[in-house]
Amino acid sequence: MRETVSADNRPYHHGDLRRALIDAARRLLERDGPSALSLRAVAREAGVSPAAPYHHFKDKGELLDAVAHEGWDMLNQAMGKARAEAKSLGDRMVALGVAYVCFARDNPSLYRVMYDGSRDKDDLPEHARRQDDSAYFHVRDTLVEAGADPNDEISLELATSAAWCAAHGLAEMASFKLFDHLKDAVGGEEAFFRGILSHMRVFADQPPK
Amino acid sequence: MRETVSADNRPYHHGDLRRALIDAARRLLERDGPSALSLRAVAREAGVSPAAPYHHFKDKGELLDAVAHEGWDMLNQAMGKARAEAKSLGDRMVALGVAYVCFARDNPSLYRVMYDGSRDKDDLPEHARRQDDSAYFHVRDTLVEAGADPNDEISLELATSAAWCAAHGLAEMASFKLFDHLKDAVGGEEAFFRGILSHMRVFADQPPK
DNA sequence: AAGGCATCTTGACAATGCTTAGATTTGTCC
DNA sequence: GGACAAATCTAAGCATTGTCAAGATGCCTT
Repeated sequence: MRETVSADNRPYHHGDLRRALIDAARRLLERDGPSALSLRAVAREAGVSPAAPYHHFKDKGELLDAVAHEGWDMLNQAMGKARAEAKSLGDRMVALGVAYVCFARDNPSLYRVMYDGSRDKDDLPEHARRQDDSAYFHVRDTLVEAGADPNDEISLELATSAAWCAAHGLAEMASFKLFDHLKDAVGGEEAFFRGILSHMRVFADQPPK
Repeated sequence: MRETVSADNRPYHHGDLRRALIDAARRLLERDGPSALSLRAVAREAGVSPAAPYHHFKDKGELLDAVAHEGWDMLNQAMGKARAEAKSLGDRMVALGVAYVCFARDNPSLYRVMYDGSRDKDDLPEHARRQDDSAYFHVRDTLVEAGADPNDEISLELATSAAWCAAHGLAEMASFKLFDHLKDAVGGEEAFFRGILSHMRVFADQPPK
């Protein structure tokens, strides 16, 4: 019978094991953290044999890449939302930075997988910076809106990169206890994020240069 | 016979296996990267049985901690040197930042171990921020030298933390190919580091606020 | 000299990533 | 409609890993 699923051409045995494996991996990630994420555990969680994933992913790294891919999509979306909802034009950059750091705080395991250095990635994934609605371009375009010269490509990329570095650094540091008393002193975690980011010229109201 | 450290066979017990294991680990790290650093490989490199390390370290994590400890010492030292050798007082903060990023660039595997999140570390290690000659205090004291109010503890810690976040973020990003053309455009890698750091108010000539 | 103790080895266990061979289902072509 | 090829899954196995329990080995103190 060529019953199958309407538009999808993927429902052979299991239905859609590839999808199920990614979901299982993300479930395990949230529940037990990155160190507990073994390929066999994912297969177990999805209810298939330990070798089944190899028909959908070349190796464990490719599964992780697929999971990371969805993480980048979520980040792009969160950044787009923050940009759209920012009160004032001058607040947009900070709103983007806070959104970035909050995403990392709310999805710590996923964030780790996205930047996992154990897989050989000599660059950020394409969809983090190429597409028009990518996080990178949200930052870049917002800098232009804030007054940066769109023709000075180098300066613009430098500023965008600086913002990205600052946000990433803060995202990785924010979980350390070292900062707990600072968070309290400035009135909460988000205020702390803003306090740190405000030390970066790119996140100030005035455009760089 | 207490001599017998001759060329071929292993000595009586072993002179200082703990030391030898740390050295072997660092050798493997530099040669094959962090993913190749297994406890058994370290034992093999040191010429002992796979279970020998357990008489000197509780588990693999404790070996890694010892390796990271030496990494932090090296970082502290590099920061101290950069601070001492900085041409002008206004250049000190940037010199510290560049020294930090260069350390990460020159010891990428070691740097990863120092920040490795797989081990349960809810904070930076003590010696990275407590001792008077720690990297953290080098940054803090330099900010005061540059004019920051030493009595406003909160602002001072915020600024120090901001500098640390920025440097760490840049250190982790700098290896991505994404930045290669920027490095070329601004005239080399160190110039790129300075270019990124100059977007952070804490690294500017004037003290924050 | 003798026992005590730290150190190191042997052997083992469970878990992991991955491969090969075989089984089962599905789609396609005549 | 039926045979054949391809896709999907399982079973079994290999090499490697972290860790532990027992036993061997050499050093030190008494």
